[in-house]
Amino acid sequence: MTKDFASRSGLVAALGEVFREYGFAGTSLSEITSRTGLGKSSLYHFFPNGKSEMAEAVLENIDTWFQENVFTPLREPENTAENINAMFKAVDRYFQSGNRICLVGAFALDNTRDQFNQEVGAYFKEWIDALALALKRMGYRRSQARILAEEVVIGIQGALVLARSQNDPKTFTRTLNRLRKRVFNTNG
Amino acid sequence: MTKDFASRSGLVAALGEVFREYGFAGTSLSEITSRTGLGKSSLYHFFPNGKSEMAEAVLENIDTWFQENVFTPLREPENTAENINAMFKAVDRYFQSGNRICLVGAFALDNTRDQFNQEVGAYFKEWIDALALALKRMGYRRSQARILAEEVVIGIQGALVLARSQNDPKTFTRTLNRLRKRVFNTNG
DNA sequence: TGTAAGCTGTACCGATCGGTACACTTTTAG
DNA sequence: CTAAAAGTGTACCGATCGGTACAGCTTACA
Repeated sequence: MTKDFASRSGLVAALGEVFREYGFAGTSLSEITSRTGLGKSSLYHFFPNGKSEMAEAVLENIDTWFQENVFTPLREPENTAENINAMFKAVDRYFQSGNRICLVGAFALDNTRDQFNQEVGAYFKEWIDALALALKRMGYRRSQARILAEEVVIGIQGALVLARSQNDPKTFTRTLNRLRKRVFNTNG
Repeated sequence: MTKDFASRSGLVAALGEVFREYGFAGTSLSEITSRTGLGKSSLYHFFPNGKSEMAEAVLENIDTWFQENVFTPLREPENTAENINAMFKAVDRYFQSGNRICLVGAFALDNTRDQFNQEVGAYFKEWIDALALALKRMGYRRSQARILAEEVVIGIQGALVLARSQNDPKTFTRTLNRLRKRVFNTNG
C-alpha cells in the first residue's frame, strides 16, 4: 500500500490517534503529515476529499470495531450475561483502561458534530439499543433496560471526560467496575 | 465599557458561548469578532494575550459561577440535603436543561486541556470534593460519599455528551432526576 | 473645557491553513 | 519486459490564521 503503512486501516488508525489528540478543528494537515510520515499528495491520494474524508474513515473504522466487538455480541440471543461482560472487557481494552478518549464523544461536544451528524448520533443510539436489548434478555423490564443501558453508556462517557480531566485513568476503570456491578447485582 | 457590552462579564459570557460552539481550536478571532461585534483592536485591548486570555477569562467566569452557586453551598455545614437539591437545580439551570454543553468537559477531551491544565483539573476536583463532603454530612460513609460524588459528576458530564450527540436535551434532565433519586433514596 | 484614559477602525505582518497541479518514482499485473 | 496503476515530492495557490502598529475617536473626570 504505502511505505509507511501495511494497510489502509493501519493508516486510518493512526489518523484516529491524531484526531483524538487535537480534535477535528485542531488537527492540521501538516500535523497529520508529521505524524503519519505521509505527504499531502499521498494523503489526498487516499482521501481525495481531504480532512473530512479522513475523519469519516476514522469514524467508519470505529463503527466497524464496535459492531464486531460490542454491538453484534450484545444482540446475540444466547449467553447474554457473558456478552455483556465481554462488552465491559472490550470497552476497557478499547479505551485503554482510561488512557484513551472517545473520539465520537469529543466530536459530539462542539460543532464538529454537525459535520458528522449521522455517525455521531448512530454510534450512541446503536450502543444503547443493543445493550438495552441484552439487558431485557437478562430479565430487566423493557423500560428499566433502556434506562439502565443509557446509564451505562453515559457513565462510560462521563468517566472518560473525568479521567482525562484529572489525568487519572483509574477513574475510568473504577467506573467500569461500578457499572458492571450495577448491571449484574441490582434488582432492576 | 464598550458600545456592545455593558460589563466585562457580559463580554466574557458571549465569548464562552462562542467557545462552546466551536471549541477552543475551532474558534477564530474573526468568528469572535462577528459574534461579539468587537474588532480585533477592542478584543486585544481587553485581552492583550489574545485568544488564550479570553479562554482563561471564560474559565474564570465559570469557576466563579460554580463557586457561588454550587461549591460554596455544598460546603455549608447546615441544610445539607437542601443544598444538594439546590445543586441539581443550579446545574439544570446552568446547562439549560441539556441544551448547553460543559465547556470544561469539552476542553478536557483534547489537547486544549494541556493549555488549561490547572483550571480544568480543579473544576472537577473541587466539585467532587464539595459534593462528597455534603454527602458525608448527609450520612454517607466517607468512602461511599466520594464514590457517589464522583458518580454524580460523571453522570452529569456523560449526560451532556449523550444529550448533544442525540440532539435530545431530555436525556440530560432524565439523568439529573435519576442521580438525584440515587443520592436521596439509596441506602449508601 | 481640557486632558488623559479608555476604546476602536484600518491597515498591515509573517505564518499557516486546506487544497491543487504535475511530474516523477515505485509497484503491480499481464 | 512493458504498460498501467498506485503512490509520492515539490512547488505552488488564495484564504485565513493569530497578532501588531498606530492614529483617531469617545468617554470620564477634574
